[in-house]
Amino acid sequence: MKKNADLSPGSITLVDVAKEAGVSAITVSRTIRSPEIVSEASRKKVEAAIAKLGYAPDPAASALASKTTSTIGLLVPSLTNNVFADVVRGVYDGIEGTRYFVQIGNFRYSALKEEDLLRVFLRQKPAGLIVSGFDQTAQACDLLRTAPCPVVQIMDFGPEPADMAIGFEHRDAARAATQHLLDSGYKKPGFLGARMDPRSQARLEGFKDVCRAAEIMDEARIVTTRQPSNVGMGRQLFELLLSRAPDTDAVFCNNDDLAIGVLMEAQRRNITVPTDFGVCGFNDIEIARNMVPEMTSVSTPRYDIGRRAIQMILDEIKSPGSVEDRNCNLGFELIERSSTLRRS
Amino acid sequence: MKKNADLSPGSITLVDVAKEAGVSAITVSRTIRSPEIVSEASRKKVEAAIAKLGYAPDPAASALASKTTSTIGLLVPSLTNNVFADVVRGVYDGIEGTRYFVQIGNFRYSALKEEDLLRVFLRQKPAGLIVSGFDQTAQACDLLRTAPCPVVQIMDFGPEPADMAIGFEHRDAARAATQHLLDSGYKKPGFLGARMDPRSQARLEGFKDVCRAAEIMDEARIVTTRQPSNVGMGRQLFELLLSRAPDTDAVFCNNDDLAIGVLMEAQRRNITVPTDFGVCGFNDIEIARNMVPEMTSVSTPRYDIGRRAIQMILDEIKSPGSVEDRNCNLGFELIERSSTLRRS
DNA sequence: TTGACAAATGATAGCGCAATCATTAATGTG
DNA sequence: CACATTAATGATTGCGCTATCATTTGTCAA
Repeated sequence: MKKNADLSPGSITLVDVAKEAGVSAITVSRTIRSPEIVSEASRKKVEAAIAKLGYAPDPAASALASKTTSTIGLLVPSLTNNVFADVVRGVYDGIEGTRYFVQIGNFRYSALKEEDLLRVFLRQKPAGLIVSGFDQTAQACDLLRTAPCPVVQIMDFGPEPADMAIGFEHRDAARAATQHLLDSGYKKPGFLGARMDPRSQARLEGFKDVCRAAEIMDEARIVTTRQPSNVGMGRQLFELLLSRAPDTDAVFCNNDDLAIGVLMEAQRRNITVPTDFGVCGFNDIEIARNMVPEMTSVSTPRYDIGRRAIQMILDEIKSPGSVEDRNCNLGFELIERSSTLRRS
Repeated sequence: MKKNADLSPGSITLVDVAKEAGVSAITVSRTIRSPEIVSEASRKKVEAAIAKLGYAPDPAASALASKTTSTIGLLVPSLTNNVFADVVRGVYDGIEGTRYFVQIGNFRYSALKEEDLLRVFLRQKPAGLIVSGFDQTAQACDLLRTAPCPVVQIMDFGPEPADMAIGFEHRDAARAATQHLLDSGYKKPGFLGARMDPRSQARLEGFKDVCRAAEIMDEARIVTTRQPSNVGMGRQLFELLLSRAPDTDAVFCNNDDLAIGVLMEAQRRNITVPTDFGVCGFNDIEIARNMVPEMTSVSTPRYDIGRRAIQMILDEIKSPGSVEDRNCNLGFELIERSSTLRRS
């Protein structure tokens, strides 16, 4: 059973500090928010009083009076996903040492839920907002466009961000990966995809682009599911691919989880990678480069996206309109490793 | 550049709704917070007015007036870690559909940072608090004990929670895993550990317990690091173990990341698992059961811990003192798979 | 019908802070 | 030295909501 802690430190207010320091309440408020406009003498007195009383401002009162909070909202489609875990890490590293907080909303790949969450977040008067991609509902787009705070759309790259955006071209990345399979001597590449959110769809299109250009496009080699991505799913999809198109000689996976599954299933079936079969993943998660054989993958700037998204918001809060590059393409990098090294 | 959205939906207040509905402001407030004490007629009128105006309460004003928020704080030592990702997922599933939010604080395995974050969270007047383990600083412990909201300590199991706790016995779990290695016919088991937070330490103790009892305790077979855990680190630690104690014939890893690294490095060195060498992981993450060979691991109730921690808090908010089992041991399960199947 | 009681509703005040405008002190200029 | 200008500080008010207490209305037994 809990005790009631009515005498907790929260009961000290600005006025108490002001009395202790012998100044007015508003001077205390200013000392905290913008010390540079308070005289050295007042500031010292106030700081001493704050330290002595252990004062800490009440964020609710501050929010009510100023119509803004220190919360930065972050809307992600998944928390399980390794990809968004890295973004989240970048975001948290980015706000480290600032007076801001991150509040994460998980919309589970549902645009409707995203719209709901957006409303919930907006009524909290956030200092900034980070959302995933460009595929919001029309209403959600309006909300983003008219939001009274900086907004960053992350992970994707499109023509017209609501406010700011940072990400990379998924379709291009998939093209590079697929082209690499062909360049490595594989003739009949397949595609495995799970979840198939808009960014996954873009990757599939990139794969198709290259296959069509090389005139080797075959729908039977494309195996996708709307279910979540994981290693077990990679094994299943690979089995399905082999049963549908047994002569497939390589595969580009929507992400590394699936690719690891393929690697494992190949090992179980004594299919030799890369000699008999090439495997390319996507995202280049840590485990991929420590597989045996080491896995070829497309390295994506997930951490940087999170980190820089926060920086854009902080800059924009400091002086609105100051961010120059409001639609930022961070690119990707194809990391060639042994799992596609047929020509060695 | 952003437009100023001064006419955003946020500008509608309780008073506006009250006028529209022809009742007083406080009746509107009650209709939202506890509809059961408002007459059917009033409620209908108010609900209609809310719908018509698109009203949404201002959480800051509510927090200021009521001295409590709808925020539940969650303090975790890491966001990268698979383990806490599952906890977070459970927590988010647990608050789904309630009026509460989760705010995550990442204290990066630093007890001091945890204490800071605790203070920051407490001044927001959270509705509840979830913290990791029992290893807070003395001051942080006091804060938890006197917090004016339900508190749950998760992931560990100890004698005296500050308020409530849910977790499992790490030392017992490590004992079970180590005993399993011996029972499987391995004679010289080693231990690999990364990060070595308090719960990792407890697991090491469990390992030592069993080795001492079997009179095979050898410090040379214990290889640990304070660096973060990942697959690459598993490979490195395994190399170190083999160079220090080449006759080691099995290993219990602090967690699955390391164990996967061992599996990979063993494959590279043509060490056959499980015949030549046994590998047991910890946590039983999804990828572990899809490795080749499938990995023996200790399944831990991470998702359930998160989910039930939230439930405990919600129950406790509803009626303080109502939660019966305030110190809950969810146990663990040793999942025996091929990676330790020497005696087949 | 009357009084007693519960259910429903309202009036008032205040939560702790920051925006606004007013005031005072400090500094510079001719 | 008078005056203008800037820097520093303060008094007042209100943000939107809920707690508290007071009041009204409805219900029932005597």
